[in-house]
Amino acid sequence: MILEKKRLFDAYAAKQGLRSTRQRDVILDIFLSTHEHLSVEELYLKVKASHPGIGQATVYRTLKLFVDAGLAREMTLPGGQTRYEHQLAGEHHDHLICTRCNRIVEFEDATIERLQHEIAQRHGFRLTGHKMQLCGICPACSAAEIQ
Amino acid sequence: MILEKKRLFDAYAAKQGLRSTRQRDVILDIFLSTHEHLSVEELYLKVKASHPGIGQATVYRTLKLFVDAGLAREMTLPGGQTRYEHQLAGEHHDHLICTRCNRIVEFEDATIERLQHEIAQRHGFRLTGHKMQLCGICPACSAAEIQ
DNA sequence: CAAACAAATGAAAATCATTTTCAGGACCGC
DNA sequence: GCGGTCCTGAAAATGATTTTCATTTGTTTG
Ligand SMILES: [Zn+2]
Ligand SMILES: [Zn+2]
Ligand SMILES: [Zn+2]
Ligand SMILES: [Zn+2]
Repeated sequence: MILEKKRLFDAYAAKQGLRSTRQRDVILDIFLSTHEHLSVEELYLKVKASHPGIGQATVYRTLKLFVDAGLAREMTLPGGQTRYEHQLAGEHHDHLICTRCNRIVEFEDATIERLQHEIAQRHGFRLTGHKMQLCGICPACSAAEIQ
Repeated sequence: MILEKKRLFDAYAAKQGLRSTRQRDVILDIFLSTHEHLSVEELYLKVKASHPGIGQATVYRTLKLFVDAGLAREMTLPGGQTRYEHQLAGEHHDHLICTRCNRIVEFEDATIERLQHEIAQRHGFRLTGHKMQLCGICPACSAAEIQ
């Protein structure tokens, strides 16, 4: 899984004629070691902890490479926050987001995906992607509310 | 329709103890006279054209009031652009967006809406809203592509 | 292995959308 | 009309991201 993504990035780098650098290796390793939906700042802090020399511009630049390489996905939360998560070709999920505590839960629904394609088709659109975020209050926050 | 929204804003203003100002009247009139999904900048330019004195901070502040009053809805396009559109309680639609020419087409799908609620329920979330944007290439752009 | 060139990096500056600040102006109840 | 607020516009501040540019680092070549 992790190896697969490293290979994916190597393949992309080769195809694009990118150089192999210590910084990209480090950022990729740390990104792949996480399991969350990370903000650039969060990833930058993790990187800086073990490699203080790496600047945040490099983290920004490198995350965009990961997206282009197909191993990461960029998502914009309600409120405008940008976050990055792992992604593999063929895999797909959408998000339930708690507007109180910002917890993110992933889900998949084949029926919705199919309906989305039908809608696009009905309007003559060739669908290339979609964003779906369900916003609400998570069980924990609901419970805390009642006390 | 337009009157209804004006009344909605008046009611909201009364409830919140907001004052009635020339600027808010102007911005509301111009906002209601449009039928697009407007950026703040676009609305500001329209406003400035007939009322050069009105500043953009006021446009920003006033659009947020419209959202709170329930007559406008804020949407974030892929790429991070924020836009505002008309909204009435009970009405709801989602968007098909052409990633080539930025055309926006609205649609409604009751089945998807129902499934979204079921998904939320299954995860214990109390759903308060959602964003769904289908991204693709519109018929016009597809046609232009082939030539 | 070195030289040579280009790409990548880090720090700082620039950008861009949005928010805040604040001094003056405009509502509204009296 | 008066006075206390709320509202406004201009400008400054903010925050996230991008760009710039001098320097460092890969890579290729001889
Ligand atoms: Zn929560
Ligand atoms: Zn996810
Ligand atoms: Zn198009
Ligand atoms: Zn719309």
